[in-house]
Amino acid sequence: MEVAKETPEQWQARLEAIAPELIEELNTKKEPDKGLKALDIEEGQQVVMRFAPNPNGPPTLGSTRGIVVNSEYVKKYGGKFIIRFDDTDPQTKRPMLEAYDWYVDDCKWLGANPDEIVIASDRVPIYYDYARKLIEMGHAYVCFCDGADFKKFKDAKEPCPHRNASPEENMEHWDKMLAGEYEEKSAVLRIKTDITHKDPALRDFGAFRIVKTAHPRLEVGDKYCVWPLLDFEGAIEDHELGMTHIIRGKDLMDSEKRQTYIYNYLGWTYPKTTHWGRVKMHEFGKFSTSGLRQAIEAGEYSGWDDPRLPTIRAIRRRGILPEAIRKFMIELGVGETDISISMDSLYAENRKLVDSVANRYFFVWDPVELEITDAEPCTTTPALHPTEDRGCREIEVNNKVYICKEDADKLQEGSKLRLKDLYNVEITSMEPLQAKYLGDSMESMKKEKMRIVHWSPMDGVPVKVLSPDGDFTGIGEKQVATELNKVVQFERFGFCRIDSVDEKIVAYYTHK
RNA sequence: GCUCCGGUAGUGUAGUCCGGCCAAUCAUUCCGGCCUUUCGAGCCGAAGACUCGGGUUCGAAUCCCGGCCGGAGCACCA
Repeated sequence: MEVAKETPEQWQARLEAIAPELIEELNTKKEPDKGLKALDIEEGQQVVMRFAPNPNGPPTLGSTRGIVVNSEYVKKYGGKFIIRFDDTDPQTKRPMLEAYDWYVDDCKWLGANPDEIVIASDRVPIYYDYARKLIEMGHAYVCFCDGADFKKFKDAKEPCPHRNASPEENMEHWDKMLAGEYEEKSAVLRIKTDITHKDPALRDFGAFRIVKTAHPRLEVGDKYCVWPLLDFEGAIEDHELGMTHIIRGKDLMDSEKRQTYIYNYLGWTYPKTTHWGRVKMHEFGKFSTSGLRQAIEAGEYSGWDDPRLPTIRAIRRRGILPEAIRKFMIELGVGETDISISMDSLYAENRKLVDSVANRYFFVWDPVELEITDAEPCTTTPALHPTEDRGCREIEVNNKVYICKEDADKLQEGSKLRLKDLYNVEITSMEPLQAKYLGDSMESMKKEKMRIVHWSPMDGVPVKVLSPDGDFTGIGEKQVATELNKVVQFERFGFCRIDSVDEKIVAYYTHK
């Protein structure tokens, strides 16, 4: 009671008297957690985690969160990382055949080598077995209600007329379903939960429906006309595959509650779950897979790796390194807050990695000729990198160079400027653009505060840069051709990945 | 309508479980300065936040209640 009136200092003195061992705890500073939070792991437990996409479109930057975080935990604790294709909808979210390989390939690229690859459409008989079991136990029933009718019952917390059918009747109906005797939408298998549950989302949910469209995978084709829905398929698989932990979007929080009914019926233990919120990228609007496919087919985009798209294929092609994405995603962590992030942060991460390895070159966009009327032919040897000792490139210059139009536009007769790594000039004529040689003294350049511009020799090669903000065409040093598949920096422009080298060089813009 | 999450600087993030080390961490962004023959990097400096209102408490970012805002679920999509 007296304690209340004392100052913290007095408490400390008292504490020292009664419990000196606690003083140390008082004085130790809490260490801020770095990286991913610890997983709730049981003693000696091997973690098994998965990334479970529907391959109905290409993996995107959004997918990388699931890939990186799940695989990172597996790396951290030792265990198994599984990629599972939840491709049980041949119709509405019809899988895209190429995407299966893309996902696996992009996982590997991201350093998330899957220990196991599981395709749900290969395992339908397993789901059927469990469906039977649940029907026998009286936990599932075939419902013939129209969707709207069922909703009415459900909203009223009332069982639909089919809910009380006997297991035997249900089994009969189920067999007919499997035999294809019912039309699409005329019957579904439901799992009984609690029809009076206060949360309408948890009342009797659908587990299987009838789809008479063939599956795009040739191995599967039209083998099945009854397909499981996510809550069922996922529930069974997570158990079958021995999942210990699940991390996924919080939109699937109710899923867990629904699936828990199945787990309880079958006497299983649900994996530990963590959720994250929605992620939006500032730079990218909404891309629907179907919309994108149309736009690509219509030629609006060059393909799934068009630099304007947020697909992993595009990002890779642009020269973003997997380590940058990993760091970025791990830094994000797994909060339940919906977030909206900017590519700038990813670019900053990538820049740190790429800056020291990228060689520097000149690339002049919108080139205009500049003649230096009295220049002697010469050779200049600018360093390939400003700080790393990686040698030089050699450029021969006669009496003409290209400079960017936007630099030329700022000039007028009498302007003095420095051609970077070459020499100083003074403009003598604007049309045609001509200059006279002014020596190569750095001192006078500094004293007169000349602008420094980059340039390109007359024997340069045509370069086209594809960027999210449009294309740039111009001339670059011919040595750029030796950098195929590497990221270079075009000075005063930005980092680019050299994508192809023919008569013309094509580069993908990475970032500033 | 019913139900469930969430809300810390421009953007992310730590801290919230278990109230006092928090006049709140780190990164990025932005703005200055230095350095540099580009840009970036680097170095120095600056700006910038606990959604609001009540309550509990000696003490609240942290616990409780309510409002506001945002997201999600209630699909024969995943």
